[in-house]
Amino acid sequence: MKSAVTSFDIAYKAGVSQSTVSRALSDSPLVNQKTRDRIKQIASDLNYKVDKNASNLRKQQSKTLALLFFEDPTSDDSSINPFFISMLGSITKATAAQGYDLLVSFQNLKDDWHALYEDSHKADGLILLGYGSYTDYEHKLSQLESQQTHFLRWGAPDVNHPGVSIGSDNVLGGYQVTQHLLSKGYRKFAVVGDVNPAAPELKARFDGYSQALQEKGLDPNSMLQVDAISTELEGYNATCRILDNKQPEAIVCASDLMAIGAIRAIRAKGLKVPDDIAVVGYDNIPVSAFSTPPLTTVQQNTLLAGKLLVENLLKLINKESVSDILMPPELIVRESCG
Amino acid sequence: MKSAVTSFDIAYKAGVSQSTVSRALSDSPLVNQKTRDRIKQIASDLNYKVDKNASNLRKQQSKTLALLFFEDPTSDDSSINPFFISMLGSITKATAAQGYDLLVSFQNLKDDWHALYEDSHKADGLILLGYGSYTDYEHKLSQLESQQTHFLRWGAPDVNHPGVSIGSDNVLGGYQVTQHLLSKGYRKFAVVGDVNPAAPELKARFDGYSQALQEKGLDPNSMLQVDAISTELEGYNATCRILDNKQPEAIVCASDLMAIGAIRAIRAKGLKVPDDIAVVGYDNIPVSAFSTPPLTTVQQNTLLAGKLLVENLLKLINKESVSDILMPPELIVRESCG
DNA sequence: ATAGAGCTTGCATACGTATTCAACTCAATG
DNA sequence: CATTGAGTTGAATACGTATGCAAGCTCTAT
Repeated sequence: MKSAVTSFDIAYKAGVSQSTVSRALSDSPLVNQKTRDRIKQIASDLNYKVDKNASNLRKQQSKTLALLFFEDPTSDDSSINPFFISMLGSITKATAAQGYDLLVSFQNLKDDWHALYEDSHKADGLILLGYGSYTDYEHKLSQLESQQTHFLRWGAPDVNHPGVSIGSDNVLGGYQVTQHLLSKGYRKFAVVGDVNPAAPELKARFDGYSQALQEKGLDPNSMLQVDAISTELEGYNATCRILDNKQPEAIVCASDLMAIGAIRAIRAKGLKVPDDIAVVGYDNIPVSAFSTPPLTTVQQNTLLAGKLLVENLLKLINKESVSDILMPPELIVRESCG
Repeated sequence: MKSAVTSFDIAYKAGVSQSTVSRALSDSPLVNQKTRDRIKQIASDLNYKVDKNASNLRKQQSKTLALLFFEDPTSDDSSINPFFISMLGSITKATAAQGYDLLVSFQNLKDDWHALYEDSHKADGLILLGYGSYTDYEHKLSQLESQQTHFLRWGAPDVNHPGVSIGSDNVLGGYQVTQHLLSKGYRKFAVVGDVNPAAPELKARFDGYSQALQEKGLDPNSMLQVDAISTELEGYNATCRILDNKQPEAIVCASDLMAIGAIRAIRAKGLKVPDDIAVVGYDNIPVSAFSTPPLTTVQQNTLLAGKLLVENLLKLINKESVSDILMPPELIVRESCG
């Protein structure tokens, strides 16, 4: 049979009580050093592992965090936004570094994911990583809060949403990348990216862009803007529509995926990047360094983000107070804008 | 307090015993339909959720699978192989479809990940998704097996490795893509990809390639071959070395990432794809459709793979017998080879 | 009327651990 | 020699659920 070895078996073999075994294995100073060592040796010999279910039941905690992804409705299984992948990597590692396990789950909004994990004691806390706005599931967030579930969401701080958020300063990022283009002398812009509130990250980047233009005395409204969601295809299509209209000096894309589509569209028109048109992206996804030409973009520090999400969630679990965090992004200059 | 509501509370409120509540909530036909409905209503009103720890402890199972990724030693947090991401997506969904939860963990070989999850009853079974060869951790696989841990590994069937594997037929894939090139009239090839046993997938693709050449009466050994691990950068560097040597008609890359690097290297030399040199990749990662030119490649059906992994692991858990599966890949023809 | 069958419920217990409380040993102190 | 106290250990119990077993009930067939 599987792992039928319990702390009682160890106890029997060591000639002590189960209590002592439990204490010894958790390195309690209550038990004599020699006894402790002996018990540990036996446990190791018998390949004993603490039963997490029993342990968690007794301790009323699970030492597990749950990561809930909310799907972009348009994405299929094989196209997860690289940014989220990167977050997954850093969250996994940060979680492990804290001695916690990570439960990963892709949710769609309809499910009653709220309350699913923590109420059932499978997880001590939740990290919500969503595309777009939390507006659609605001009700469920409220419910989470009223249930006193420990959760943190990735995204921009928003007083209208319940709970604490950690996010990247998309306004600043949009501002930085636009200012970089302005400093290079570009003046006639087009923007690819959704500006409606359902995609607050993209909207924020657009706001930063607008802000940079206005500071320079340019009117953002006189520039072209085409809605697109964050995929290569939409970036391609949106750029085609722009080029059908008129030829800007630079195209500001609200994500790298769109930027890669945009470059392809520009090339399809027989134009060159950056000689004819400059392009910038956002996210610094891995391939952005290897596109032709390599993409100037904005990097969100996912490593830090994952660390902060996990650490602050643990604080929340430990009843410490936590407040919103807005992380500054970093401009990555490559060759796509001259 | 959090979720202090237990089945006893429900029982009290419903005027029945805890046993009846437990049965009612699991829809046991043993309890009267009306009683069942009433209990469910009360449970829902009180926002009751079964305590998984207690339930799992009693049932001696966890309804959870663990997915263990083994890191490519060269990868940092932000560059996880897109193929594995795709697998993660499909495994997550297949797991959820079966009513299981998924524990995800990135492991490095040194840790004693073996036995970690199932022995502690945190998971009912393990899925191992590794880069490269399992040779390095063969000892740990044996240990898993001797502990009667339920596990499945992604990769080619290998009689030397303990346990059951599910994998994609890389030999066939390499054969298919090479034959496609041959049918297009290409004869002078170069290969980018590791052929040593530490990277069995890449080696298998190379074997398929060799096989196709031999059938056509060509000698694979007379062709150029450069070792590289599966990154854009290595693909770039390897291709540069090839081009320094001589100019082949087609470059067969053992992964899309390397192919994208290769295209960039070719372009850097002032040559064109596919006019001067054809390029093929392997994996059909999302950006491969959007490279310039779009990449001819081989697709592994990750959706099916995830489904098979999960379903067969559950079979294993249910003591049904399971045997190795080798899935046929699919050639995706795009423009990178004319 | 009564035995039996079928349906419904409750009692009691086990799952394996962590922890409180009491107890015991032994040396030091008065 | 009695007393204290530190250092160790064990007995007992609780965590919340699921389930074997026994028992109650209702209804039918004899």
